[in-house]
Amino acid sequence: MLPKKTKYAIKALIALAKVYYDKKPLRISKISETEKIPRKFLETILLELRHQGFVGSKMGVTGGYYLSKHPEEIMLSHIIRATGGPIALLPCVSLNFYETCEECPHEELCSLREVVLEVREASLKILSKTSLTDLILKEKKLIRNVKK
Amino acid sequence: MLPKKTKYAIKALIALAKVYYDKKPLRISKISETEKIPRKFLETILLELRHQGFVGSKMGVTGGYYLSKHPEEIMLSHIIRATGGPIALLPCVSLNFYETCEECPHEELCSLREVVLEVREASLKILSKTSLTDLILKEKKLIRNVKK
DNA sequence: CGAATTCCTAGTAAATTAGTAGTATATTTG
DNA sequence: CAAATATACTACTAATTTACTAGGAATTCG
Repeated sequence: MLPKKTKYAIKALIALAKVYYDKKPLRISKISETEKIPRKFLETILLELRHQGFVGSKMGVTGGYYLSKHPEEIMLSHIIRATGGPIALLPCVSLNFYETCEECPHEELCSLREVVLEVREASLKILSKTSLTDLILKEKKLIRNVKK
Repeated sequence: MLPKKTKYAIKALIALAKVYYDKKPLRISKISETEKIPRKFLETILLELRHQGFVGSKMGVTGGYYLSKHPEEIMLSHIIRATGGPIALLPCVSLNFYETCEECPHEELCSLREVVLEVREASLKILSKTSLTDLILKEKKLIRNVKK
């Protein structure tokens, strides 16, 4: 399961992506309200996302956050990894959170590892091709289909 | 990530599957040693697997555990679910651990949910077609390839 | 009987996750 | 320049989950 932090990060970034062309920052409190994310928690999440280069910020009374990359460039896999959510089911097949499997005498001979590797590839294939832009377009499509 | 409990359960069941045709039970201590699983922890895991119908047991000095289904019938997805590891990345797309996503006004209109659903389908496709027998055959194949 | 095994409940300890507190610093506006 | 309103940052805390253990009861076989 993805941590809430990751889910919040994704939702916040989608909110920022929606106003990408406005060229003015969005306040934390605004995002917190519309996305129903605990205010203070969101603060730390956005700070971290800034340190990781996803967003920029402006201080002061007209301040807020904005995407520092084009929404097409920000992929779900990037956000998940940046906020601590490993994609793999086991550490022994994780690209970014790898750990040796102590109880395995020979990792390369572990059949479970092979299957879990397959699962990671399949998940990554989807997550690394889905951008913030894709998510916004998808949402529009979903809403259109309901109205019909 | 899958909990260690799940990984231990899978490894233990593979060990039992390997002696399926021996028609005599395998002791906890034996499994614990060969698979390097903490003895007492394994005890509770096997007990749970028995309650869930995966294995049977025999008490007493000649006792131990044995598979109560054919190893071809036991799929990775079954084991993962039985030992508490949800397959989905978010509760709102989990079949077995579903929870409403409170901050979503309309779950069906959530684009993130749609993508995460896709990921679940892709993962499940692999996990629900891989049996204990498959894992054992896979391992044999891996070992053969190394020897060549 | 006694040694070796599983059965079972109830814990505990460690790690992780989720969220908060509080002060410092920057920016705009009157 | 001061007040108001943002973010910046560090360091906590509280809740939950995970990983594992203790210890005695019940069972089986020689």
